Amino acid sequence: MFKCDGFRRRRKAERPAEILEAAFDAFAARGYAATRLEDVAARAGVTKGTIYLYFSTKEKLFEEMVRSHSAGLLADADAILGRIEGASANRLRGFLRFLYGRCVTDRRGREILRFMIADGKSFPHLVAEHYRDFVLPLLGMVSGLVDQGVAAGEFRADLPRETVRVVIAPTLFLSVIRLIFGDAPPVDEEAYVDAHIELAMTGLLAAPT
Amino acid sequence: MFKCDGFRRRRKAERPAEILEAAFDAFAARGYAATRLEDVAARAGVTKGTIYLYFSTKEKLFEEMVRSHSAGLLADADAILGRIEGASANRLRGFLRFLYGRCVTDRRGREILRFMIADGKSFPHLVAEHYRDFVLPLLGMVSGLVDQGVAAGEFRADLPRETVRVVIAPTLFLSVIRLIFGDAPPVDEEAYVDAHIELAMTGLLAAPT
Amino acid sequence: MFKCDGFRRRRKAERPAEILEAAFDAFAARGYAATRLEDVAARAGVTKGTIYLYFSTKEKLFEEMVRSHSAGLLADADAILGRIEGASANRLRGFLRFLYGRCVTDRRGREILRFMIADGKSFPHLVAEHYRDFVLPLLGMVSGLVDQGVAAGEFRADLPRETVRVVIAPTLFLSVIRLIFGDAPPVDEEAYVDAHIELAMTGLLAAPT
Amino acid sequence: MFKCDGFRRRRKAERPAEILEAAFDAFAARGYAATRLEDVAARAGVTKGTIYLYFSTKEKLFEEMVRSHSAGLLADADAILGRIEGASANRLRGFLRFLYGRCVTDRRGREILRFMIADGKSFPHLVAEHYRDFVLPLLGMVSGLVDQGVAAGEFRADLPRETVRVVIAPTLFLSVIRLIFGDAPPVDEEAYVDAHIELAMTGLLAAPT
DNA sequence: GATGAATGAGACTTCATTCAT
DNA sequence: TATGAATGAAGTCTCATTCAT
Repeated sequence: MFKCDGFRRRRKAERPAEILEAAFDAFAARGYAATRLEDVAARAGVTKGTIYLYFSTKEKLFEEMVRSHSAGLLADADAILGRIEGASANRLRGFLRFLYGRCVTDRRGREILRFMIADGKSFPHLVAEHYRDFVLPLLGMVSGLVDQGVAAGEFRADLPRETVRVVIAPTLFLSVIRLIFGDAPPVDEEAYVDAHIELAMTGLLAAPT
Repeated sequence: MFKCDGFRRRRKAERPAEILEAAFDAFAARGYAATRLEDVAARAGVTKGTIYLYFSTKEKLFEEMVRSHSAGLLADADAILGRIEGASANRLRGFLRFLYGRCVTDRRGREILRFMIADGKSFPHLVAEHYRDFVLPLLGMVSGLVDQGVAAGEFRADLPRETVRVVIAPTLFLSVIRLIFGDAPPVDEEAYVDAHIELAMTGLLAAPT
Repeated sequence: MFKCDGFRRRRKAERPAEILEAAFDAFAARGYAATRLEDVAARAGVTKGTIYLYFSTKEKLFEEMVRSHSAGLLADADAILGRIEGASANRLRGFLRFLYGRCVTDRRGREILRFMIADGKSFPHLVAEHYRDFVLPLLGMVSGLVDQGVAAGEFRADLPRETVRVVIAPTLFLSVIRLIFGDAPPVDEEAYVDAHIELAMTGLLAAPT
Repeated sequence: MFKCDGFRRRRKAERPAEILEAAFDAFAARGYAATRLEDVAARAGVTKGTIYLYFSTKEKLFEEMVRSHSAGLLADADAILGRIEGASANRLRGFLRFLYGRCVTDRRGREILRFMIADGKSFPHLVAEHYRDFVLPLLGMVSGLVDQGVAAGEFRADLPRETVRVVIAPTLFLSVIRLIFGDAPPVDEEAYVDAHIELAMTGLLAAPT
């Protein structure tokens, strides 16, 4: 009920973040419409009223939550890209594995995808944002990698348009599988990732002459 | 308001189907939780009470709707499989195109996927059913095609496990894209399908020796 | 579905009575407000619509039912009165036992009492009727018996006013007990009836001088 | 609409009691099934939603209401018993008058009886509770009084079993009369009570030798 | 006469939002 | 800042009543 001052001050500053975290869990668990603000409040350890001190409506809370959790998704992709060295094939391999970690294994990435699919129609602005700030840049990076490989003669020169999307598509498949089946998916994930990378590479690489 | 002769009899027999159809549209549009039975009723051209003559609860209506719309999904896959002739590569190509038509272009297939992702947690039984009755059989068909190709020496013999899932993954990607972006997806779908099939084939085919 | 003509004709004539009987059971089981016309219909072996052929509303059905079931209650009381012979004390004894049979043991009498208590406020006319057609005549009969006994010197001459009501009160007590506890009441009914008659007689009889 | 200082605090503490009071009035007026929560809310001066802050369902509200109103019924019976002095006959007289006040004149006692009769079937647990916590103890008290009188030689030694129930039965009769006919019962209540006590005493007392 | 599909008002219940403290 | 009591609109579900067949 009453807490020492330092603690309290610290809490105050972190409240919004705590609420957003709780909102993520709550909305991920039941979906936007079925989630009660009271659920969020309980998870955050506050009361309903407190949420309204920081977020004007349930919609805004949801939007802010999605934004805050999307924010980091792309953060270190660039860094990773810089760190992975070697031939294009190798860099692409590394980047795909990074994607699996980011968007599949990491719950955050997955659930954001669920929000887009489940509630995107009610939040078109959010979808547009997500596409602009996350999907497009990501596609750009992979495109860069592939183009580089093509330029270097590593990859086939006659790759059809949209190949890039096809290359990353299997990562999304695994995300969806996890979204649907939870943490016990009916897929051998390691074997799947290996198969994906193997197949993609075989498909991309220029035939050894 | 005014009913002509025979109208009533026809209606009685077709009501459930009409309601299920309306339910599909309504639930697809707003998700399970956000859809009001009144929406469904209005779309079906009946009143709320009428729905309860055929479905005992909103949950049951949803379940029946998903079932009735899943039902046909697999029906002609088998037929198609029998109709496509030629080499394994060709048969697989044909089957993948069939999948695109069935699960991506056709709204039914897509929206079922949305229900699984958005509301599967609330209907675990439905998810299990869908996996058993739709996903597994489908995977089996593709597996058969691939195995046949391998046996015939058309496809590489050293294909990693889970390759089959990787091969069909891109179809699901396009489904998801449509689910999120509607009927104006930021993807050139024809090019995408071509790229997918091209890439998959290159990856699968045994290197010409 | 289709019945031989004679049967059908017979049924038609008896329908209203059958429905009233079903209504009695249904209303007695759950009370007026909680009983659905569908319950009544099911018990009567007809459909809801049929009820409306004979009774214009649920209220009217209830009223008719109460009336029809009250009707017989008093019928043979007079006859009984005429049949019981002997001294006034003996006649009163006999009449009280008759009352126990009529209003307590017989489900009809009991449930009518329940309707009066539970739903009388919604059917004041019914209450008035019941009082006029059943309670008052009954009280009159008992009064007659007691007066006769007093006149004959059998009963005390200084009986207070309202003694008659006190004398029959214990029969109603047993009715209520049955209404509340069903057919396994926490009372030894035979002993109770004996005690009642014994006590009443002791209280009424003139002290032997 | 506008709230003065401290108003709120007081309200919070008293709300449940206020609601229970309103519920008593509402349920007594129309019966459990026919009473709308809105009626209760209006009587309590709150809105429907507020009721659910304190009671999870209509059923629970009803049960709590019956319990809270049964609670006091037995409280001072014991005290009364201690206070009344004199011979057993006198003590019994006093106790019967107390019963009339408590269970007949006092609306609380009466309406609880109505709930038992009208809705007991839907709340069997409540009936059992009421019997255990109210009826049995009360019977015990009267039994004690009578036994005492017998032991003292005041009352007849050969009283039949169940006499006790017969002795208090007429109080219940008056309760029922009031339940059915409201506050203008077709009985001269004072005369009735006198007649009851007179008759009971005459029946119980040992013949003066 | 009998049916039962259909209606629609109204019940219970939930929950986003407000606001006095 | 934080609370949580209170609101009231809205949702699911029920059921008396109607009416075409």
